[in-house]
Amino acid sequence: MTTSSERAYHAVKEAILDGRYGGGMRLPEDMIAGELGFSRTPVRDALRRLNSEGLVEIAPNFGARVTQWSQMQLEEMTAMRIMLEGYAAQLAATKITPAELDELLRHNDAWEAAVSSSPKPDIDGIANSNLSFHRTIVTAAGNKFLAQAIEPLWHLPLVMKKYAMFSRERLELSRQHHSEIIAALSAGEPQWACEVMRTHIVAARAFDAKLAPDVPSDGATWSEADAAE
Amino acid sequence: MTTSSERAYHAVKEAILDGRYGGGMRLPEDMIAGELGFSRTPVRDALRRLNSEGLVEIAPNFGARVTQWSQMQLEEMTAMRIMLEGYAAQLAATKITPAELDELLRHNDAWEAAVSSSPKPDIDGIANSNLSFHRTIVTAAGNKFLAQAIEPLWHLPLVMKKYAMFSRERLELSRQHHSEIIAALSAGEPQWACEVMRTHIVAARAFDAKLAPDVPSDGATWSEADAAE
DNA sequence: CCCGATTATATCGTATACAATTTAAGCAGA
DNA sequence: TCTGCTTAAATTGTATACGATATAATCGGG
Repeated sequence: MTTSSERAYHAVKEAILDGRYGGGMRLPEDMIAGELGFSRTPVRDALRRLNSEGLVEIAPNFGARVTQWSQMQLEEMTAMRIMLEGYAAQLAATKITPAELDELLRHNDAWEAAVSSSPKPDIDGIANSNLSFHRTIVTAAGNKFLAQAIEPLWHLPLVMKKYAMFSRERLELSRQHHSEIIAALSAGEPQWACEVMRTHIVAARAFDAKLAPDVPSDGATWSEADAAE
Repeated sequence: MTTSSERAYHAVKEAILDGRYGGGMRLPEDMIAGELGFSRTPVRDALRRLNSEGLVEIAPNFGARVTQWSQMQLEEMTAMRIMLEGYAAQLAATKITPAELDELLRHNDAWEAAVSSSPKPDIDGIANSNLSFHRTIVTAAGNKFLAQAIEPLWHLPLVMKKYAMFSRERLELSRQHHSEIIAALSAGEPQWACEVMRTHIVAARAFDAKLAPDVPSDGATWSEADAAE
């Protein structure tokens, strides 16, 4: 049996990623505990864990809020992903195992299935299989600290996925990138893998930049968040 | 007044960094609570926070242990530092403020003072001013996520400082690197700053590799840790 | 003498109660 | 009406108690 702390952690995390707990929203321990049927203790654990991952911010004697990122911070996160995932692909190219390559192909198949899901693309499916794809590569890179540094940066795309507009061109481009990444890794070419991965993320940024509408441009202050409640 | 959780966190962290709590040592909540005069609750908070920073590892229903890194992981950490701090220096070159440059000079002065402390170099002083030096640069880079990714990687040199042999050549080389880093940042030259910083860390690794003696080469398992108690 | 089952111990996981703190509201005075 | 102080509410911080779990020790059977 999994502990209550663990379940509380996943429940709150999912709620944030789903957007049910929106950016800036206060998360009183009592309230969460009531919703989940736990006491405050495991909820406390969960919130502090989420805090260390950056999903919530905690002020002493005040409590937790869902983190709200400014446009500038979104760009900082993307810059980090470019560097870190590029490096991960580079390492993975010489280290990836056949089993991991298989896994990569499976995630890619799932991704394509979600893309061509009818009548409309399956957004959740796309986001999840895409995350698994990237995570497999980072795992294959075999650097624990690299993985720990990247993981929190993936929260962003998940939080944003509901806003994401997946145009036909964008999906087609991603498809090509995924194929090329697999090719580079299969060929054991570090530099190729690195550059394709960087291209992949940079291109996604370009699409997001074009469509990003009402993300708070900078002054995402606490008081603004209050007003939204 | 700071909270008990906060104080417990700092107390345990300091004990680990000082080596009083050695790698692999178990840290029962009761014991720490007793030593510090708190109850288990704030100690729990502290241990989980340290866990998220990687300084301790927690197994469910078993408790916390001081993390013990294998030789391979030490190399992984250094590889990460090279990439991240190089990038930080690159960013800082175009963003650093005069105030931050002043701060950098002060830390460098403190470092030189610690080096030429008589009769012997002040190891703690060297480690601390060196850390401040690096941290100032990362702060100047102005990327919050970059800072969060690097911070845990600095635990390693602090834990290891007691083993470090600071030869005359090594200190002299570090001195030159620090000066050149400051010069590159002052000149606003991103690429220069990046490369010197990378050189600085790579060179340190070379010295460590030469002298690293009895670090557990790989299989730093829990059972081995037990045997050492 | 060795091995498996059982008990014992240590430690954590969770709930609850109360103290401390912050935030918000209400109220008196200018 | 506005400002400043006092009071009230909400929320967290901490201690403690008890139940759950894993590890270690013990004991009986082979």
